[in-house]
Amino acid sequence: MNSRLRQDEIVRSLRRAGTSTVAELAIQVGASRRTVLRDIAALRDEGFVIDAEPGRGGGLSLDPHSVQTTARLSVSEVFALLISVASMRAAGNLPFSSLADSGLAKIEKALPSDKIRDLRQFLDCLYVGPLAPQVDISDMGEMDPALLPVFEPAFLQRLHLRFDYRDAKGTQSRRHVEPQAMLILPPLWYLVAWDPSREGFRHFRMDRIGRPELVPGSTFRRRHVPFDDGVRRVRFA
Amino acid sequence: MNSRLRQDEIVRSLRRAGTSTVAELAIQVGASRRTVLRDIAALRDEGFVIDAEPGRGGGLSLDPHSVQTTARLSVSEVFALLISVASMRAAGNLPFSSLADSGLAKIEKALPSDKIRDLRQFLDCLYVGPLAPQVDISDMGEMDPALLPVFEPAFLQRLHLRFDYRDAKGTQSRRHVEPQAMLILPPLWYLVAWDPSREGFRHFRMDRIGRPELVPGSTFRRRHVPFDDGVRRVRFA
DNA sequence: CACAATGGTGCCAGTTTTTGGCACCATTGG
DNA sequence: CCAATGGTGCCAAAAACTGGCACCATTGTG
Repeated sequence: MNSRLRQDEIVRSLRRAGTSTVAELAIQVGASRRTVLRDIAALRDEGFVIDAEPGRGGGLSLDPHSVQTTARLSVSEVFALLISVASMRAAGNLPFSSLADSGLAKIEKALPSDKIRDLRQFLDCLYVGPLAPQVDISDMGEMDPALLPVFEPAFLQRLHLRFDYRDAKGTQSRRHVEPQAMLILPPLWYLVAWDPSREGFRHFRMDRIGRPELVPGSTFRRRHVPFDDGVRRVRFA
Repeated sequence: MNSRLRQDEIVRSLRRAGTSTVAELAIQVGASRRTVLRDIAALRDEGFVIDAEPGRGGGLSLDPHSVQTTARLSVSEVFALLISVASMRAAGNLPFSSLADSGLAKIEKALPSDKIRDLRQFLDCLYVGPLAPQVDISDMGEMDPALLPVFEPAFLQRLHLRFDYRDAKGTQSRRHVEPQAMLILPPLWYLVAWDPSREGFRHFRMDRIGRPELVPGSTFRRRHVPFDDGVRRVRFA
């Protein structure tokens, strides 16, 4: 078995099992304990976050947000991605555009050095004009990329969410809501959520949300989200 | 020397030299003829298109557009890229968005299957509103992704370009120009070029350009491109 | 045609890298 | 103290890679 394939297998096993011991992994991938430990070290080098509890009852566990994926892209595809992200950025300071940038930076770094030079030289000839955002972005704050790991499980497992919110007038409050949808009206993002205490839907600007936390064990049902502001909206596909 | 590094070196050599023999490559990368042949076979397996002319005066040549790159991306980065591309698409039918999609499809395919399910489920909660394009796109044609391989060398080597052009009134003409810049005013792209016969700059909508061809051996100098329409423009970085 | 230059394949021995086993250490819970 | 766990260093065995060689097919040139 190729060492690369074995490492992928280890990642899959850890994701499935949640937590596992080195000895178990060794049996599953058909390699020795020593080799699995070497592979774990290699995966950590590549950015996978693998926690280890020593001692009786311990084991390994993988942070699912550190899972990485490899893909082989043609130069044209890289170029197209660069254009998309740059054009988005021209619309303003968008949430997650810095994350997209870091992804692209990794992709670029993997290109042969002379191809990067070509690409850069080509990009020098490009000028991107602005997209017109639907809203005034003069008071737009930066959205924290760290919100993503909190919001994703909220949507996937339908968990209640608590967070601080600062409204347009600047008043602070602590909210407790059922997240139902995300509405992206570039460059602004809104959390569309049902507020049980107010028995109604509320929109929250993502950049005004602070200190979000999941409320464990508090599932709710999906509701039909009303959009009543007349804006044409594209379902994300 | 690592076999991966050696293969990269071979790709670089082939890109530099245009065409080369196995014996030459062997000397350049400091390996034997046999090993270079093995590496060539490996590169072909990975999707690199390497033509071989047997016989006296023959040699190897690499199709530069088959150059691919692998990058390891975190799931969050993939997510951010998906958002960027989808938001762009919400602005209309953009040139190259299909290329970006195909790149993303590859990336998604490389994700562990359960992670894809998560991601898809999360995306189901997202609604993307439209960006407002600066121009009327009612008569917008599709831009041919195959144009890219022609335009890239035109900019990199500063070669004259010939193409058919259909102007706003529908009149066809064959143009011969010096490409100076690309202006992206989403969702439209313009080629900004110096027209020697008219001694002036002209803007060409990319989706109205047909049958472009390079004029070999016809270099020109870069000119200062005037932008006189008062639109804020972002230099691509 | 003969020949030289080129890509390509099969084989095998030498070299390098990877792997597995072992001993051992640190930590943790019983 | 003991058993179970992650982690490291070392070394020999196993596997993979490499280089040399013989050889084949194709192509252009004398």
